[in-house]
Amino acid sequence: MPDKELTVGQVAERSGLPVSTLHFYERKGLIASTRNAANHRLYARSVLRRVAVIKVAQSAGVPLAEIARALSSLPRQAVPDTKDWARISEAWHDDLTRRIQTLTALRDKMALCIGCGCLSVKRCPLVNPNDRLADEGPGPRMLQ
Amino acid sequence: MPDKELTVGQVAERSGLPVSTLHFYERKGLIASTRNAANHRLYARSVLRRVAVIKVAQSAGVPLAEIARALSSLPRQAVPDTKDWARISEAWHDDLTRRIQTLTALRDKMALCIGCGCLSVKRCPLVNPNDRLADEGPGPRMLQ
DNA sequence: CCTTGACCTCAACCTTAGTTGAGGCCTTAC
DNA sequence: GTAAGGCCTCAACTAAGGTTGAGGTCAAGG
Repeated sequence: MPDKELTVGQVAERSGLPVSTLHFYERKGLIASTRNAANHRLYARSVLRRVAVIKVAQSAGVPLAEIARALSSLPRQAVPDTKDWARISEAWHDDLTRRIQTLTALRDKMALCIGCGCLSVKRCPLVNPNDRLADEGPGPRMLQ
Repeated sequence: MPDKELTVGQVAERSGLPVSTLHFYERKGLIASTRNAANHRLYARSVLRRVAVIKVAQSAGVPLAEIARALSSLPRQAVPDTKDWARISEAWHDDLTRRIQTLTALRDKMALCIGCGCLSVKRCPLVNPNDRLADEGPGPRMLQ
């Protein structure tokens, strides 16, 4: 019976998430359920993919609020198709690319700057990226 | 007067951090001060480099507890030298390299898996690297 | 004298991402 | 007929990284 809905325990087992987290995600609007006669949650099987996407996005550092926003753009009734997922994926991919670039630049400058002890010197590219404060006296200026 | 100690307000202005954050860092053991007759904090000028390193490490994703641990390995009395900073920098550099690798792999798989709609709990390498659950439900298959 | 500004402490509050526990309701098994 | 297991709600708690506010001290300026 491939169309059968899943209980919260089954989704927990399948997804590897605790039941408490599924409840939490539901409160946050990331997933949705219907209820049976006993007021127990019932999930469409498609919730498994949704949860998978949530986990992937989270491990990529996307905050739950943004994941919720992206997921809310999916069709509420029909099963989302390739194009729906691709649209979401692209945004996160670009975001991830930017963060990777930032971290890479940071890493390379860190080796240069903390490692050599120059951090806090006027000319340090990490501490004073634009060299714009050079004549405002000694001392470090903040990153960013 | 290059040896003069700094007040918390001066450190705040120089570092761009609010006074409340400097107090917080002191409670967490990341920085230290002496007190004057009026019980006001006095910081050695070297606190500016320390704060700069904290900011850099934080922007690299190092948690405060680990920053505190690393900083506590610095000489308590003397001004830290190049070798002291290099030792700390290397550990964070390696950590950063690992996280960049993880994020890059994630990004590339994400393009493949969410984007094409294949994110299947059963088969997707992102979601289920060990292929340990059977899922007979309908849905797109991996293209690869 | 009195106000202003910079500083002090301590406690409470905030956000994100959950976890834990108390107290209850159904359904199934012995 | 009662115990166990799975589910329910709601409130409180956790951890990190701070922020905010109340109430108080101290030195300088008008």
